[in-house]
Amino acid sequence: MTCYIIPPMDAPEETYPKPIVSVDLTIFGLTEVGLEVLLMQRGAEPFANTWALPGGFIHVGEDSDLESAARRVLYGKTGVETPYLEQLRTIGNAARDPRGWSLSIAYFALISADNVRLRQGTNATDVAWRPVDEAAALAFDHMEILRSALTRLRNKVEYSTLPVHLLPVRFTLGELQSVYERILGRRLDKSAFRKRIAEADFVVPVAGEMRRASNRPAQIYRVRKGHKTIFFNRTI
Amino acid sequence: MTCYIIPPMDAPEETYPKPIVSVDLTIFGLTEVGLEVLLMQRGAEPFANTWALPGGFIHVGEDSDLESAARRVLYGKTGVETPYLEQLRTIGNAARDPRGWSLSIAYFALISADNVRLRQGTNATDVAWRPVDEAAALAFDHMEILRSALTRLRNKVEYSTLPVHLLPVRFTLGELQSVYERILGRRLDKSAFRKRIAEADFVVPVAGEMRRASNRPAQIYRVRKGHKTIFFNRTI
DNA sequence: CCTACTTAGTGTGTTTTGTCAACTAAGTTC
DNA sequence: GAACTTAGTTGACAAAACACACTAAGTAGG
Repeated sequence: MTCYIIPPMDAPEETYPKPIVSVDLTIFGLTEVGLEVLLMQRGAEPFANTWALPGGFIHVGEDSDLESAARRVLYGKTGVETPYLEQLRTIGNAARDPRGWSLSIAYFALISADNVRLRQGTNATDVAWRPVDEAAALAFDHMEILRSALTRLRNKVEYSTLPVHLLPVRFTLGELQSVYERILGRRLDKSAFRKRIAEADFVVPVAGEMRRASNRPAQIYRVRKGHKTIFFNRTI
Repeated sequence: MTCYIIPPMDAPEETYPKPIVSVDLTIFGLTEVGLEVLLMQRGAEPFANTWALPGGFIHVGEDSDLESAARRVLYGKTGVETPYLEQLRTIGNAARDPRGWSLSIAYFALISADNVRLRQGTNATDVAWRPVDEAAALAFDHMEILRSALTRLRNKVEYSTLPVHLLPVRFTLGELQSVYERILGRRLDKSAFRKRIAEADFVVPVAGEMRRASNRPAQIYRVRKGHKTIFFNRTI
């Protein structure tokens, strides 16, 4: 067991113990059901057997920075490599963890759900997708974090190209519009939608590739290389 | 000196030392010079005598949560009570502090500069306003934090009522427009500006009170009670 | 007291943008 | 080959943004 001593510095500061620090992730995916979040059943106290957001401690000496700690937690516990990861907020207070003053740096991730193979090579007791609106009674203050993440996601979806990260690498404009509609919970005008997407100029048609169904085939698109999330100046 | 032992939990997790955790503030104010940021000269190593953002450690057992730690740092080091405080981002890596793996939760604050009395009852070596564009060579990675704060501020100013927090409680619409213009660095159309402000409906005229000068007097306004920052759906 | 000047505050015509719905296109199914 | 479905485009009308000019109400200076 490690005994860690805070180095002396400003006279009165060195006498305070350090808070517990963890990194927690809200991982969103879009399945047939709709928008879902990846949850884990905790194996240890506190909150043993309760569902929680995937999370872990920082490995001082191994993790070079916060984001790589988040990526390690994500990969180590779910086998998922995430194409989109963004810092959400940091929550810290004396009450959120029965073990004492605790700090959680919350991240939110978007993944293409069909890249995920749950319960393969993970050390989690149980890992599962849950519809965002059905998650309840999570460990710690993870419900509050989840609500923050949902708010942030819905806000950004209104104004940005963020939702492409929920799709596979190849998709049609109809599928892209459907992603926006399912997250926002309302229908969008096809003509206006396509105008916005064209102006943002972040997707390119894949020459010759079409999605075939029992109707007119649709052009397949992919995200332009080096794409950074673009923000519209109007709602989508 | 305190020796703090991490409580046992998940088997492999307990062996890692905790990172250093601090709270740092970027405090903006608007003076005759323009947009300025409050800096302190550090009294102790590392980076003794170097200018830095005001900051400090969390007082586990005294601070109830992160935001109150931020308010304590702000008040204790500058004597300023801030009307607007917002969490910016959390930076953590092995290189930013020579003492080891360190974490900084950065906040950004807006204050009405005329409420500030610098160097009165503070324990800081030196405290001063510095123009945001002239700050350079700050301690740690505080320049990066300052740049993040500036980006966030300018983005929000484009789309929100945030700048009122930089003004005294009573102000004219001309003064409010001037705040927007000075932060954004461009002129705004008076007619369009007033339409946006009127639609947002967050300021109310103070009956009978006018700002007198060598021209037509201007109506004085104040912020509507209980105002939360309003976001426009177009640029200001 | 009259004119010039300055900033407050409003109005207006043009241009741009959003909205809605219809239309053509190109496949499948029966 | 007719009916159906979704893809993709077009255009008319309404609404909002923009630029700029106008009126209002004070002070300053002769």
